[in-house]
Amino acid sequence: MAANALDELAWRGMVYASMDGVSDLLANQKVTVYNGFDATADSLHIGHMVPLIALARLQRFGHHPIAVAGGGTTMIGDPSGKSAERNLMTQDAIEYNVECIKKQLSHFLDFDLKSNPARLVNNADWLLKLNLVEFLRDVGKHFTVNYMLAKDSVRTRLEREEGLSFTEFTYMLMQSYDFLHLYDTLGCQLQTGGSDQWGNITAGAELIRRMRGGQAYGLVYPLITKADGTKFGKTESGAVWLSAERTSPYAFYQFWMNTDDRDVVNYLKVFTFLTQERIEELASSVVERPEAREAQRVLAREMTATMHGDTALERAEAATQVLFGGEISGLGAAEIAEIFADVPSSALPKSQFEGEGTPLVDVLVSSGLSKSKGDARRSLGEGGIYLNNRRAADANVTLNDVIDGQFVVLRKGRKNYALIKVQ
RNA sequence: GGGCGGUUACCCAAGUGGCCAAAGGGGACUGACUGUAAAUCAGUUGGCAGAAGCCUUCGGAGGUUCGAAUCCUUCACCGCCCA
Repeated sequence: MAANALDELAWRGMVYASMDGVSDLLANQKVTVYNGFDATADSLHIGHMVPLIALARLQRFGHHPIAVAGGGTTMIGDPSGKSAERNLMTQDAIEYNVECIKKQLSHFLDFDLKSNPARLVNNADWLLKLNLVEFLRDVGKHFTVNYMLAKDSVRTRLEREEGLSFTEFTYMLMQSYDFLHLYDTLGCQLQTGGSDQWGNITAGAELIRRMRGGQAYGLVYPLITKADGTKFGKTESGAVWLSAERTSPYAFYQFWMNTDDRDVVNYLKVFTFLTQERIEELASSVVERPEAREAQRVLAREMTATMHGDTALERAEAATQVLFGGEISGLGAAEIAEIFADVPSSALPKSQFEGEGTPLVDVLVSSGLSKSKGDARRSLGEGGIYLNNRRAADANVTLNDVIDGQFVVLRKGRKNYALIKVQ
């Protein structure tokens, strides 16, 4: 670990911009620092992990982290980085989301630490009480419209046809007020966020200076980029979530496992707590033995264990072994059920497999792997269909193919699986 | 309100009476190669049957014709120009 927190974040490539004085601040005192998390969904996704892990790093350096759940600001919608007006959410939905997010934060932040425990606050607690006239007089007074219009987040939206609503325009004031409130009540001096938050953060620091004559600071993280130019955190099936209900531990593990060689070292720096020496070791393994995928495996292990625990990690790894070419024949029904838990499944009555059995083509269609019988025949002709992980020809599926009288495992191509439950 | 142009498969886009289940590109899928990578090469990409063949599809509805994505009528939507 580097001598001070900013150096640590810097070598990990996590400092996109910081206000003058942040370095001294973090080096010389234990700072109270906050980062906001919006509450638009009942789970955080991988995109939220950069600020979250950065907050956890700061905690390890003895600083006091605060996670602010945006129960209040989510009702408004941040225009930063958004191309269109956000749908407004009901208060109940947001409250439920805040509850769920709280649990996820605790995987990274230590809320029970004696010296500098993490805290979670909900900005709905103070924002919803605000009185409009007071707010305009006390906070609005300190901002000129000119200043607000000059911010990137506002300007880019103004250049678009749709414009932005007054509600969204005021988002910056709400976030500034959050910072002021935390400065007043918890002595918070530093706010962090993604690089798109720079405008909102500096506005808050400005408000603190004007209203309290105090010094507050901002630090923003870079956007995570991918070497192939696509957006980080998305797969074909959508965003990668932290909750096991939305993204299974196996899928989560696989997401990290599939990291591009060109990105993996960067991710190790940003997302894991591994030491510089260890990361350099892994970096050279990427160069020397890329086929071993050691860096990807370590990354996937670290992330999955932190988020979902050791048991979930073991299961994900066991499933990985089988799902990537492993032999199925030795496995029993219980193991199959567990390994293929994430795989789309469908049920067929046992009678279908008795005697003559059912043509494989029909089973493929009912499993959803093929969209029509013609499609299924085509795939079979291409040699792309595997029955219980062995390349199959067009034939009937009989009881001999049913594992333990319960399951048939179908695969199309390298990794499209379907599980048939025989009942 | 007037004039013109457009609407084709997942997307873009050719096709102006039969040789059209419909060119080409993208995407996607499969195979070979491989490292669960990238690149490359090959194949597939409406349904039923899989030998021939049959059925459904070119914005919707109706019509002309032996025969329509293609011609006519009408409706809907989109774009551009004029009021």
